[in-house]
Amino acid sequence: MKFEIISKDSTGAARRGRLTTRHGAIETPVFMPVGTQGTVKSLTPDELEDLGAQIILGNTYHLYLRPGAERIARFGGLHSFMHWNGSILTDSGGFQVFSLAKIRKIQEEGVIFQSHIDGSRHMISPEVSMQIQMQLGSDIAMCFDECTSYPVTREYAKQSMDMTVRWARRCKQAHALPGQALFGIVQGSIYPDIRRACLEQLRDIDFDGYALGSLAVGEPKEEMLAVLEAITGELTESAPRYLMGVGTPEDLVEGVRHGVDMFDCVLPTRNARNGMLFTSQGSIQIKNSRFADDDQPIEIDCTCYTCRRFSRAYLRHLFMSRELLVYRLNTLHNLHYYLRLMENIREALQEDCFDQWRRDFYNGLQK
RNA sequence: GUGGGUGUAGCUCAAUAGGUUAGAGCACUGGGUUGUGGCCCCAGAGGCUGUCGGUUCAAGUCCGAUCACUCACC
Repeated sequence: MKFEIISKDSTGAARRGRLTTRHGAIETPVFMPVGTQGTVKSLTPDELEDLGAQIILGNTYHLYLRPGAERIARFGGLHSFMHWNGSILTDSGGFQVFSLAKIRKIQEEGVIFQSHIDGSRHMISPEVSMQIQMQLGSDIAMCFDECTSYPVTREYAKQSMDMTVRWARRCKQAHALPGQALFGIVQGSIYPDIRRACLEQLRDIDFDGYALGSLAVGEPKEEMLAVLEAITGELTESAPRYLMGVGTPEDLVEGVRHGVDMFDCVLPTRNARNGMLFTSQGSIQIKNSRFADDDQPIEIDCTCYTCRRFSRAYLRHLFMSRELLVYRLNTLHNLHYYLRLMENIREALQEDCFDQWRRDFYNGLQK
């Protein structure tokens, strides 16, 4: 994996870069649509490609439980199994073990948990997570970490971060797939000094990229920004920076402003299925009755497949009727919005007018 | 025609022995959703308790009539 910085914003920390994996170049800052179970829900790989998706995220936890990593390996890995030729980043399973699994026991060795599907017992350790991610054959693997919830005490955050670092060391040790990058994950909740200490140790281990975990887990927005403020300056300049699980369009803009290169979030896809659609003027709920007779597209000037064809009234009808098509049409629009947003950001960075672009972005939202 | 049963929110049903402001689920309206269970969570609106009369301090509840639906039997 190679990462190069193409240009830097003269007014702040934002940067325009290019990440090259075995599956091609990724222009950054980039948003990675979430494709948990070997599919970005409701879309075909061709549609994803047409939307301009460069890299998607897959999940170790889900794919390990079903259909199983060995099976996917037999099919030549996740790319081949799901027929996606772009890049793939796999989450380590750390987050899901904490957010989805029913009973769990965290110990030095790893995490024992019960499957959310059938209740069966499993253990994921740093070594197991690496093994699965290597079998999936993703382009970027993530270290197995503990994602702390919010709030946690300083003591817990410190102790958890220490373990995450020990796990990171074991991940690095167990990782043995040529061409697959491995990212470390900075933990430490909202405590800047713990975050910094974590980053320092991760840097000693030496990873291909560094991620910020356990943000947007319920903390006030100012807390998240404070952590970004405190930590992004310390991140290795020459390595990609990944803000995990974030976020809203505003979060992406602020992340970029603080020098983040990569994002992933379920919002555009999950909210699409729940009827929330993003526009440059803010989000709308397509189920609102005021759209029942609205012949306009979701967003007037939007060039997505959905907006070029369908009215809000039709989309509302499909949504209220729970018709399958609406999941796809809404997802197409939301991802189009997110991916265009990042494209616009990259363009602004390239022309070194990000600061102005950002002001225009916020002005648009207030309309 | 005779006998029985049931009528409560848009729908399906609750409401101790007659006793505060008649409740719930679904549907509807609005809000939420941040390393994904097509979920889920929060809030709101919505009632001449079929109709008329009676008993009672007090009736969705008891009595009578009437209408509607429904079951059984001629």
